Amino acid sequence: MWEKVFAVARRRGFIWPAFEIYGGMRGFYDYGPLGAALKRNIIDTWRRYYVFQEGMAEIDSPNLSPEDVFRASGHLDKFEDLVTVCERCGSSFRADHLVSIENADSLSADELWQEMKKEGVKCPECGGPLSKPEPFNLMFRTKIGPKGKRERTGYLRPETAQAMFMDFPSLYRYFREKLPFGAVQIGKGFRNEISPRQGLLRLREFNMAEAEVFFDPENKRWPGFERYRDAEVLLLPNTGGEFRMSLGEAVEKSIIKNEALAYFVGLTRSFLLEIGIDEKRLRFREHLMEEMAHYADDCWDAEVLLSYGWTEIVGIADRTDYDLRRHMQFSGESLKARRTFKEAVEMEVEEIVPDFKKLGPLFKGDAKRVAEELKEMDASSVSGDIRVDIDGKEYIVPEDAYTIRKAKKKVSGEDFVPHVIEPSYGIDRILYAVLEHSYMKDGDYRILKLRPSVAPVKVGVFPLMPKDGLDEMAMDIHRRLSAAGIRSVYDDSGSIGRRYARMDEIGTPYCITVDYDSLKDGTVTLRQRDSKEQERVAIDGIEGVVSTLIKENTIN
RNA sequence: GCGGGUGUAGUGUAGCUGGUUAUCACUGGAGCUUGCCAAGCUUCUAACCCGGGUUCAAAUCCCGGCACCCGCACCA
Repeated sequence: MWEKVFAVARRRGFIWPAFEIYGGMRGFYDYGPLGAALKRNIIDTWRRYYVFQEGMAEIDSPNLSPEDVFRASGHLDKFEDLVTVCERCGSSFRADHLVSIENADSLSADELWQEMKKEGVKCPECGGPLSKPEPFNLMFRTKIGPKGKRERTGYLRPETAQAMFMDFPSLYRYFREKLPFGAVQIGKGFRNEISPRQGLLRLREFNMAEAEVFFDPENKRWPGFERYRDAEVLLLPNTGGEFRMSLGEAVEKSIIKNEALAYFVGLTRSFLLEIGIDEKRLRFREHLMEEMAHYADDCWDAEVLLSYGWTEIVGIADRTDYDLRRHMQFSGESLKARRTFKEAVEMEVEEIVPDFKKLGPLFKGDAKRVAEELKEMDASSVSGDIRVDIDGKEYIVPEDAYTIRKAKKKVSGEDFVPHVIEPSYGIDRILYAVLEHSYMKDGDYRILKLRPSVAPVKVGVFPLMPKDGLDEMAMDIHRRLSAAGIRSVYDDSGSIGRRYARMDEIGTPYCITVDYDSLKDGTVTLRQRDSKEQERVAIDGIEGVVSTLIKENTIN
């Protein structure tokens, strides 16, 4: 099936292997003219949901990021492992998991290799010999700036999400300090996959659309949940079982943990149906605990049934406050929001008051940061000498270097780190799924039943015969449609049937044919791809007729 | 990365026990024709994945690389 869909997609200009004249490169594809148009239409539809309907803010940030970002995000640790491969059975393992000493993950490749040899580590699968561990990083590394002092290590981003986290303070101000709000980004991600496969499903450079929705963790109810409360979806929770039920019911029965997650399941379903995913081949599956990403607390994937089997195309993850906290920790900046109490409350507060006369001589230049850490701590939980950790360094603050002060204070609110729900869409996979779900074959006749809103070409215009003025008339209609912003194609080659077939194969929903009656009465036939039915419509105002048809077939 | 399979015009293929100008069909272009669903006729364009070896001679045999497919491993 993949080969058949790919053959059509390639022949007609949807997808081409990239760098083909140099032999190609695994994991890289070009979108041809129709593919690029289809991709743009899918993205425009996505934008209609997230930016227009939900009012989220779209940003656009660099693909290349300095190393610090991924140290904070966890991708460096998570993505860079020392891997050893069994030379007999081909199994690969994280080398630091095979040796018996503690903190083996901090060893260098050479040290680890020495340790492996010392312990005589063999392949846990088959007992075969293992190779020297080599670092494997799923991120593309490069250098930013000229060689020398100013040179910095950079990486191509493996996801677009980090920008929304780093821009949180500006976004928070942009939304005039009110939660919840969302920020989105549509762009490229890069992962140096060991073994990219299956065409568009595992790329090394891929398109993604991600939304980061920031909200107050004390309130996971979702305003506007009504919109999708009654939507029926097939759910596979990680506690087992398969349920077809409404999202309202799923939340009531705690199959989906909160309204916010359920809302984006509903929105995702609606978006996918609109671009032409087959509802019967769509389900939502909750991640098992062990497959959860390092940042995620809960995750529901939209999966579609392809010829490869069930395939993830969207992930809706509860990233909690993981990312914002990490960036706070690594950057030292505050990424908090403020929750205002309904009424200001008078509170008895306990504060740690550092004594700089003592701290100064003890910690010298670090004293200020130690003091700041102390102020952050909960005064009621400390006593005696206090241990403070800053960036892995340990400071012991003696009992006499601080006092605890009790005071009454009017408190009108408090700062907190927002939680994040992240709907993340793999555009390339979605595009392929749309192609496969739209692909119909009747004998040798192939039709791509693309929905009008995403079809690269909306209408084909033909003269029944390329003569007697029919061709000029058809060309004129084509020009008028194009001028009205409707993507139209003129074709007068071959028989009329062949031209319909060409349009069917690239998913064009409508065809207009100028015939001899058109010369007399100013009407043309309008043919619908899926029903093959024709009706006569007036040439005058044809732009409106076509654009109305496209709109009527759009859900949102 | 490991194991297995495959690689011939845009697509699908024949040739592959080495030997003329590499077969056929579809698609595509041009022309004729054609009064609504890949009609017909004429004609044209267009390929041996790349590199090396064996040989008088390689699409064909051998080696290496690359790409694709399947399985394993990997997969925020």
